[in-house]
Amino acid sequence: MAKETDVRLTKFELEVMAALWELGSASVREVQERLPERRRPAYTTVQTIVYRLEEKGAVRRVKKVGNAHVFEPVVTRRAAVRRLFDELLGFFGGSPRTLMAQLVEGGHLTLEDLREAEEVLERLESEGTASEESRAVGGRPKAAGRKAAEKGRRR
Amino acid sequence: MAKETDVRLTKFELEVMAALWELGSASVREVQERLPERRRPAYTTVQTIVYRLEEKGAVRRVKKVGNAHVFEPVVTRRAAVRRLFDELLGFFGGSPRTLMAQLVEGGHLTLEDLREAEEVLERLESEGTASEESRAVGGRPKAAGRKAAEKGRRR
DNA sequence: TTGAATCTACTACTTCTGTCGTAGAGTCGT
DNA sequence: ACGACTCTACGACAGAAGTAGTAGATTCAA
Repeated sequence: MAKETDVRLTKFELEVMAALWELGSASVREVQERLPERRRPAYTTVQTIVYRLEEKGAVRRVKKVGNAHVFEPVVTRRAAVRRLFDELLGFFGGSPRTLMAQLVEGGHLTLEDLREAEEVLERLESEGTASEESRAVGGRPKAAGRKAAEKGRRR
Repeated sequence: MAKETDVRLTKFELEVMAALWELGSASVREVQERLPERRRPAYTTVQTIVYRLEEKGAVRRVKKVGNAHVFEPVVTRRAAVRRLFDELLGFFGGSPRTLMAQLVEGGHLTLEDLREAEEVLERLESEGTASEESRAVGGRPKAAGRKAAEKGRRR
């Protein structure tokens, strides 16, 4: 069975997922209402996206409230970010450094951002914090092992 | 006129751009040959993408060699990264930190990556290098508007 | 000069995405 | 029990993206 991390999300799907991540679980309507009212699609549009996400295995129905289904994310936010990041990395010879350099030079990151990230990292390494994501995404033990992981997998 | 950074590139278009960025300028065939042979599209497929990129203003024809057009990127790699990154950021309340934290926890970044990024940043800040990526690509020494950037140190 | 090789310029799908409408089932207050 | 609502389940469709074939123009080596 396909790993959840293989799921490819489009921009809009990501937005819907973002709503789900924030809410934990929600009905179609709740998701719709959490979308920026600026460009808020029709109820059925959101519904369609949620359905498609379900087909992709990114979300699943957990229960029913009234006559409405309640969905919850299967793919974690972190897994999604990882994927996006890996794709981004693809354009930089797979080197996080090159990318980081670009980000830094582009003024996206401040020294403080980096320092904070470092702290997180150190905390993680020393505590060996068990990622709460493991259950949802087939737990990868630890950081370290960063290898290409290039698989055919066409959509 | 639309800024180059407004151009939205798809995954494949980005791959083609990547080839262009590496090569500086190239013909359709050269681009095609630079693509990973695993999944290398037909010549005309690449051609189509290049044409579309031209329409989007991401590349332009610079000359002809033989009977082939030679294209060069108009949108810089950095501008493209910035755009992608900004979009990524969109799902994290616009906070680079949250994203960084996710990346770090996801095992994408090592302490060394961060340290290196920090160095780059420090070097930038001390030198006051306002590396504006405006100069797209061309050979023309277009009068650089060198407005001393006051980046960094938000907060 | 000529034929092979290579390009360009179009054209033509097929999928994927974003968007939404409608019919009918389910729910709830009164 | 009934009407007003709310959802679901489908279906549809336009536009973007991905992929590639073809006809005719160019170029080049012999």
